[in-house]
Amino acid sequence: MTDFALLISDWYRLNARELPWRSTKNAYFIWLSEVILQQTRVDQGMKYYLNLIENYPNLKQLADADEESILKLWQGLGYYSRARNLHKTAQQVRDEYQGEFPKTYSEIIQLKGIGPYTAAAISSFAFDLPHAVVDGNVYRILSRYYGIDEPIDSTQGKKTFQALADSLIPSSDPALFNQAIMEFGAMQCIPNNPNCESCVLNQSCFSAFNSELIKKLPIKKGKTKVRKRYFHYLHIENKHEIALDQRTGKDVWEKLYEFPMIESTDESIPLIFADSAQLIYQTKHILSHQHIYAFFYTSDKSEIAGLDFKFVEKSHFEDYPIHRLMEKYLESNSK
DNA sequence: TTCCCGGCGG
DNA sequence: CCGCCGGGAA
Repeated sequence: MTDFALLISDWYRLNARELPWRSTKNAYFIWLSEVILQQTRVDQGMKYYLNLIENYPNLKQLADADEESILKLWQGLGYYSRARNLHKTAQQVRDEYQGEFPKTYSEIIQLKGIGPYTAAAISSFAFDLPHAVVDGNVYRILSRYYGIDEPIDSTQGKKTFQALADSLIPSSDPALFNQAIMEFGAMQCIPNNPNCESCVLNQSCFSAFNSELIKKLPIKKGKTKVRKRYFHYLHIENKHEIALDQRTGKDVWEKLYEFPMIESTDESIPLIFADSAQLIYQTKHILSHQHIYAFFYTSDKSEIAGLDFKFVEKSHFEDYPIHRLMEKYLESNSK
């Protein structure tokens, strides 16, 4: 057994909360609790669990219930497909497994509403099978303890963490290890500001006391929610001068120079230069976190109400730092 | 008030 | 890879 497994199991023996579904080997109760605890915290799920087992003390009674009655007991918990799948699975176990919860991982994971996490949890907690659970807690602990920087929301990353967890889980009392690692994540190696001083893993943990690292792990690619923005640029120049403006504020291209610009919420030409400007170039400029729809207009006006800019000598234009979007426009314009 | 989080199914 | 949902953090 690894040091990691030893330390975390010892920690669990001393620090485990007493929860009703932890003191049973009844697969029905364990399944019910695990489905409730998907996307749900213990303190929120507890009363639903107690209420459900009181109303449906065994799997057959759940299977025989109306879907609507189950949904009523589920009310307020969210993710109602869990309740509907619960009912379907209860009926399936009643009809195809003679009411006896299946005892192998491969059978369990085929049931509705049961994915890799829940199948591993039931397999180990009810049947002592060595399938490692990998939930948000496990990603967090393993990435920090071993210093793993693979994104947990990629297919490859999920494989890496599952394989690592499966390699760590001991064949003797795998249930204890699974309980321990999740409890440890919930109580000790918490998402923000975990207390490394009081941690039993702090001598061997890759990230211990390194708050910068702890903040970064586990790494997520994230759903790059791209913001759409619409920039309308005015190209104004005379014989010797050209209009420029310096970007300010906490935004892209801070302090770089560009043509005077209006940002709008859509692609229609801003009213204040609609009458005098002529669209000559447009492009979509893609950054990691935003898509900028850029429109370049020419104008012979030397001032526009509401636009702030200065004229610079064309001979010095090259001295001003500009961003890639400006370059793209200038390249297109010189052709 | 908005942002972030999370197992599973489609 | 996104939508399901509600709670808690920011």
